[in-house]
Amino acid sequence: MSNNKLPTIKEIAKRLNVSASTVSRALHDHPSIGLVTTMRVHKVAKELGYEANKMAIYFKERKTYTIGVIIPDLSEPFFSAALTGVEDAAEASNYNVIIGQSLDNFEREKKIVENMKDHRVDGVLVSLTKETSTYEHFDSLKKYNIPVVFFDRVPNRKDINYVACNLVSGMLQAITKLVGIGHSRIGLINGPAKLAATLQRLEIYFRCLKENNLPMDQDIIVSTTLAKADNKKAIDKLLSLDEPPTAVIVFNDYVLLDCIAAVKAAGLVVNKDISFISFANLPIWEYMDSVPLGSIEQFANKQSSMAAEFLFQMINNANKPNSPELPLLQHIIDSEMIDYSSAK
Amino acid sequence: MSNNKLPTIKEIAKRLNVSASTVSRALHDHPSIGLVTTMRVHKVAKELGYEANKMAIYFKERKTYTIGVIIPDLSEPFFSAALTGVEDAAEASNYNVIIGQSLDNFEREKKIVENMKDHRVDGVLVSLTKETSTYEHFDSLKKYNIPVVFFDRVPNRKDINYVACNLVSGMLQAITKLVGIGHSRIGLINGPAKLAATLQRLEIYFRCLKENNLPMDQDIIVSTTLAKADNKKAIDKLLSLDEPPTAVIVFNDYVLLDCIAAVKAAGLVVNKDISFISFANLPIWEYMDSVPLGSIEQFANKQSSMAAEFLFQMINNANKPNSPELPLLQHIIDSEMIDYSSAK
DNA sequence: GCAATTTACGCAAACGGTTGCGTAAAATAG
DNA sequence: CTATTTTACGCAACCGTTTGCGTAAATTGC
Repeated sequence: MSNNKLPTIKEIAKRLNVSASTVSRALHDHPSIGLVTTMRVHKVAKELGYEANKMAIYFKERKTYTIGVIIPDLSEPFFSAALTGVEDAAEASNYNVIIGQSLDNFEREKKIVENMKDHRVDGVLVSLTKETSTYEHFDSLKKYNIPVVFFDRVPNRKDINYVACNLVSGMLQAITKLVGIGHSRIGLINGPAKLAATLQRLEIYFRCLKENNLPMDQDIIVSTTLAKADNKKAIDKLLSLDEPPTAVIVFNDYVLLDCIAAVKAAGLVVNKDISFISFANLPIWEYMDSVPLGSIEQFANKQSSMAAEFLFQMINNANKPNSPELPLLQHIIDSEMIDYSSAK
Repeated sequence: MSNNKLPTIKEIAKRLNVSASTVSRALHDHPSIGLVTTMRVHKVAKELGYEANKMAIYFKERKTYTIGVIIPDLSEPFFSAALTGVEDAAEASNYNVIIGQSLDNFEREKKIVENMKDHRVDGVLVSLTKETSTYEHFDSLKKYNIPVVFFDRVPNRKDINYVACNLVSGMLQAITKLVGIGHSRIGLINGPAKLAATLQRLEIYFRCLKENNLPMDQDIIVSTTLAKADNKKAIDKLLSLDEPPTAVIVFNDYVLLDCIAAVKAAGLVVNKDISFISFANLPIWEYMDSVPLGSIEQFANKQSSMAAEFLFQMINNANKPNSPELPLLQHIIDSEMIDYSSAK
């Protein structure tokens, strides 16, 4: 049980009949302490197995050497990759990482922020809930001098720090590739209207079509709630058109998986009768026999580790008394289409 | 930047010309403080936006309301599911979770334990590194009264708390199923010899063959280093036998993915020319066109949340002065074969 | 009207360490 | 040998909150 108290500085002080401050200084080899005393302190410290209680030090420093990460869902490969990125960066800077899963629930997000504030984390990294549209809960962290950096799912505001991913570059690669191999009728299976990602994909889709001088046709734009049955309905609707698209941009890889199943069920062949481009680049395609021509990678790990690095800069900066304020971090990483066409 | 200090109890005390202790008690509505004073304290507290500094309280309580989770690799769905289980349990108990990825590196594991000790977590959950065979780094946590519960990858020792998974039940279901549909020549693609999981699978394999009165044949037992090329070699070796197995137990789903690719490359058809049973039950099979007959689920989430629940019990128990010691938790969950044969 | 009790609060220690400042003793200078 | 500096250490405050104990004032009892 070793329920006996851990050795403290005071304990050492008592044994040597010196003051706690002397022990503290001796342990740090402070020059103002005599050599003999210093050595005796070290000796006793070793005998007792003394180790400084970091919590006491952190408390006095008003630091915790811990950052919080708020993400929607760990079971999404995207976010677990992001968390790994954070953890790597944190380990390099000797920081700890505490996690909170918002599960795409705004109230949970608020609660997690509250909790992280209570624990006085030194900083917070956030990828927002799909529901989040107000940001007071993050603003309130300013009061505690807790810096916040967002990544991937970021607020639509100018006064914040963030790293996000630009989908245009990947989509442009995708459409250019499709056009290059002869596609001119390119459909879109989009997500539910309430998601920001849905609007975003629609805009980019239009933009990329225009850049390639392709006509727009509302008939080949459908949407899904992301539910399995709905995904199937969406692709089936496209397939049943008089003039179906020969290629389809799909909201994400999960939706695409259902689409591929439906295509097969309809007796068609992926990449022959119809081709796909998707978003997310889940680490599954290399094992599948039916794959999209490409999936658009958004670099979770890169985004989150950049965000983390900057967060550490902010934290360190805040510790130095007269350092100038850091400029806002507003970085956008280019997405990239990962080509699976050769693996067809 | 609101660099002004946060309001403290002392601040309130000063404004009201009372002592800090009075403020503290008033805030807790302690009966020994007069009604007027209590109300005035509350009023000023509200005006100042006072919130107790939990870190100070935690420090005094010698608690952090934080537990540590040490797992090999977050990018493995198994472990991210496990972490989710922990986080859910922790949230319910109002605990925080700090993570550490050992990356299957023993030295990192030691460092993480050290770090968690420094941060005085209230408890630790561990799934061991593949390399870990000594446990002093965990024993050392006893000195700090930090309880440890292992899950899934647990030490081979009697004096520890753990939740693990029994592979026998799943394997038995698997072999029984195979035999039931007419297989009698069932091979094994095992992992590298140095892994405990490898020996374990071999034993279970023998045991289940015996229970089904099947002969053992060394020729249909091969192994892989888990590298992609090696996985292919392993299955190719089995396929090239004069009398290849009609079904194969595969080390895990990752290996199986490569095997399936190799089978296809050889012009054979999964579940016709050869059938598979695998371990892990990755959430991928429902989207694949070639699937194993079943994959053995080890319930990461269930294991980890049970371990977490018990850890919280230990923590709470330690807080109560004269409560009897908790008996060791040594729980084994039955694995289950998840049947994909209907989805063939 | 005086003793006993109750009310309402303050003091100080505690958690475990750090640090500015003060000072006695020792060393050096002249 | 005295004046000055240096050496080596202790005191006490501090971080923010809690809590056991002590006590003056107010209330009650008789």
